[in-house]
Amino acid sequence: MPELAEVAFHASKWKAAVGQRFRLDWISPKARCCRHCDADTLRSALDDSVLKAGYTHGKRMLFSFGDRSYLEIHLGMTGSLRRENLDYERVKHDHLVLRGERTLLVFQDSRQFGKVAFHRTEGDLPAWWRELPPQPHDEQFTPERFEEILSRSPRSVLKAFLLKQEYFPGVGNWMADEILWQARVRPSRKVESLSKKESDALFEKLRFVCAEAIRTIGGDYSDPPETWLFQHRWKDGGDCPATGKPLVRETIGGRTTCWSPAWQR
DNA sequence: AACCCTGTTATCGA
DNA sequence: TTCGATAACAGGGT
Repeated sequence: MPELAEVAFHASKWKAAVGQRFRLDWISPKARCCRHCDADTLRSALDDSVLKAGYTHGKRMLFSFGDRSYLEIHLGMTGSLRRENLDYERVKHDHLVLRGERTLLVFQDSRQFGKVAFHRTEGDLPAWWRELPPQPHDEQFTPERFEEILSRSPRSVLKAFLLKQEYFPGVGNWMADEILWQARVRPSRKVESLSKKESDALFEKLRFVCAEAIRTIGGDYSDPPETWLFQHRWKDGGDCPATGKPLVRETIGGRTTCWSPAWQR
């Protein structure tokens, strides 16, 4: 279930093991999600090196080991990170297991749309990681940057626009719907059709939804407020928490989209 | 059995 | 060039 905040939550599971030494316990040789990660390379690179830190950026995670070793993880649609006791026995869809001094770190992903990749780098962090665009909740994500992004995709449909990771790293299907619903704008609208008032609302709700989701889901996986669309969107025959009227589900921008016709203009 | 899915990428065509 | 639609990936849930 990984978007921005879920990713932060999963990363925190592994971050709790910072300081321990790790070695490779298991990596699935045939799993698609591990095809960018050579087992021998990873094994010799880790070799009881200390987990130094964990980082997240949008839907990506990066864990640094020892001197210059980095493990990049993307959870795809169904990935998860867990800690397990040392006597844990691997189950189906566990594709990566790292053995530490007091815990195991496990990456599981049934659909295998996720990604595990190993990087060895000079300097503090890989250059590509440092050059990632600002996240919506970063300070550098200014109103000016938002305006600039808007002007670059004038004919894009808003739903598809918000899902562009190069602009809004970490925003996924439910967050995009939530942002549009809170800003009271229809998902099928074009970027260029937004009034100043609407684009201001969109910016504000983008920042608010990201920050609040990180606080709740990203913290202890607690639910966002009842007043959000989030709680109602997948229920069959769900009602809009603002108007009490039925929500609609349709495919917009290639993804199932939930919205409230009586609420969004 | 048919159809759905909180993600990404390649390809085709308007 | 930009964007949208579609399929593919691989498995589980309804």
